Amino acid sequence: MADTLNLLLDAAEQRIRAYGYHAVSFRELADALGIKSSSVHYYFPQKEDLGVALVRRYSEQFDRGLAAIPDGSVGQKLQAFCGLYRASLMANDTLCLCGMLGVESGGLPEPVVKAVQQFLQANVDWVAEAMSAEVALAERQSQAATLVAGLQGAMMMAVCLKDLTYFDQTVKQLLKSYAVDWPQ
Amino acid sequence: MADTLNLLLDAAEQRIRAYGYHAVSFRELADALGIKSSSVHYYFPQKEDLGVALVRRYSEQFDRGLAAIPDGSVGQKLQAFCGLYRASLMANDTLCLCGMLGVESGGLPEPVVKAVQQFLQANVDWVAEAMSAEVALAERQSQAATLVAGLQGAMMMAVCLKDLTYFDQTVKQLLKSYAVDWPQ
DNA sequence: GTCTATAAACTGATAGAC
DNA sequence: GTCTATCAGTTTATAGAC
Repeated sequence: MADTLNLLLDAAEQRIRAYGYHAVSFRELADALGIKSSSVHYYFPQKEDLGVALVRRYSEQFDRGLAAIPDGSVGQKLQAFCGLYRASLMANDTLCLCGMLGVESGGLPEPVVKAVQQFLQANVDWVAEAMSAEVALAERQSQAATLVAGLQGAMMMAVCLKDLTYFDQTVKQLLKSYAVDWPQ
Repeated sequence: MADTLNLLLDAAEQRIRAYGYHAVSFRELADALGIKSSSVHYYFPQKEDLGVALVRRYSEQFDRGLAAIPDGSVGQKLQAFCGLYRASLMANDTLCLCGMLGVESGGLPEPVVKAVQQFLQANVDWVAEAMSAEVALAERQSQAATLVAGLQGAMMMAVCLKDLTYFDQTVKQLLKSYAVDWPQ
């Protein structure tokens, strides 16, 4: 029997990724689980506690995905990286949690913003690290930021225009210079 | 003396681009103008009317920017296109209105979503049109979608990470294959 | 056009019983 | 851990006076 805390995180993640942070309420999460909103406050005293827990769990899951990527060529590693984004999008037709919260960051509690920034920066760093050491560090970071930004933007386009093929088309373009095919 | 309607649109656009649709209320807009929220309802009976008016005005302003781009090489035109995004970002350190609303589209009224989709699609179409006719249409559209997605994602990264240089770095990478320099 | 006044619903949050 | 009950504040929205 799954515990309430994880069911709560699941319901919150799904809804926030679809509608945004401010469009999701404690009452609605409680209703989804058949409990009362005061019980949600038992797990997350403040809404920002829920937000931080959500980003942390999401980041840890993403980290496990990154850790599972086998060694290989630069192209193969970036291909696998994009595959993690793809799986996240296709699982429920919603954005990256941190893409949504990143966009809304101007109106979010500081602890949530900090956690989102860490996720994005860690993404850029991982990609820059995966790139060939023959390229200068600054250029690698610039290319890494472009890949992450492209993936986030592609998710937005695919979801908003309700055509998931936008995502694959964009990834194919983004990976063009790394000598790998897409779809995988 | 500027009319109330435009001051209202200005206040709403600035706040929605910074905080998101659901984080901005009629009362707060009224306060910003020193009027009452019922007066805001005089101009926009429902919130979705405000949303639609906002996206329309934003799209028209963007269209005027596109129309002002002089004829030139593919690279020069795409450079100018990216310049429009850059100007929008730098004017007040906020996202594209339609990037914000595109991300939140799952929780927005249908008429607002439709208007946002039109903006994004028009962007992709303009870029695809600006590209060399020597490239096949499908490939041009794919490259155009990648440029728009990259710009939108770059704005998110720049705003969330509070480092606007992310934007210029990404644009530089995106324009690399079009034989133009960035910054302009 | 802007106001006062108000409605009904919803928000995040708390106190305290079981 | 979940509940009932409640709070104060907010939301979108309307009716009607000026």
